[in-house]
Amino acid sequence: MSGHESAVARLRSEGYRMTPQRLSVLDIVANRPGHIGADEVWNLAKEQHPYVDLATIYRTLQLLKRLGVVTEVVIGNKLHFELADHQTRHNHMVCSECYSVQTLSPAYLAEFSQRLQGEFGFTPDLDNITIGGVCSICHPPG
Amino acid sequence: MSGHESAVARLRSEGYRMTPQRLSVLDIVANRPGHIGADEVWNLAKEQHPYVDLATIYRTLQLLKRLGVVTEVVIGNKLHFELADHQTRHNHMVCSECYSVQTLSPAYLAEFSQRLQGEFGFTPDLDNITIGGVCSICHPPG
DNA sequence: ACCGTTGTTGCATGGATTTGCGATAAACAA
DNA sequence: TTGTTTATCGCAAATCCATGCAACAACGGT
Repeated sequence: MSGHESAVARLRSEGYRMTPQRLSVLDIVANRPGHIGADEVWNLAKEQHPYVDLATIYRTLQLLKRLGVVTEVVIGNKLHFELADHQTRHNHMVCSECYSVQTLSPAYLAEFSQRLQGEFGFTPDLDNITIGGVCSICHPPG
Repeated sequence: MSGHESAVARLRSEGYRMTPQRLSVLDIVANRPGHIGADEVWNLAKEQHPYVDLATIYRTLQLLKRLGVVTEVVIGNKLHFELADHQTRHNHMVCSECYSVQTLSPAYLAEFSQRLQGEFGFTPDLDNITIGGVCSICHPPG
């Protein structure tokens, strides 16, 4: 339904097996506009596979993250995930006081990333960087 | 002994109480060159205060982090801490494969930070940003 | 359609960190 | 010093996420 067919092919081509549990997680994340917590993925997944275990959800999300299919957003002490759409790539700025989330064009990090790559040979995992801080409402200037 | 006297004054002036447990944590982090894990802080703290609880260690470290006295480094799935010395400020690049840690001058993030501040009013918590990625050894070019 | 290989799952458990709560002890005034 | 206030602590329980293992099932070959 929602553009994750390529992700399925991706899994298969890398030697991973396509299980109903994985398909379900993929569907759920793909159909959710914005990010979603692991527990919420679990609740939705149980509607179709009542026996599915939370550990499977976590393992699947980590797998999809490693493959670049989903990206991770750190909100407070919880992890959220969203489909990695190369058309609408973005980073997240999370306020540590009100936990509001703003999105950010990856262009802001491009130069920084290239310098780390060029000067240190370090390849930052840009897609999964969450920038913590304080938003303008919680910490107004002056 | 090691320059954390100002931190003690800092706590007092903000209305926090100075307890032996907090002093101990402060001493331990201040005397450790480089970062140290919460569990290791606990083990060392127990030598002087056998009844100190791990929860107190965590609460103290989070408090010191909020006050800017220590900075946090995310290594794998564990948190490490180190004294925030304004003379030797630095960020950390952590390899997600071998967990090696490289330090980075905050100058690399300065321009980025200023843009977020200026364009979004978002004040990133630069001191506590850990940059995840893959180091040059684990992921050589070519 | 069946079989065998081996990646995956569910379950149970463990690790790291946080939180609620009653008891304790810093801080400060008298 | 003593008393009062209330931040902090120790303890226990909870939360979030990761992992070991035996049973299971996806997939390619027959």
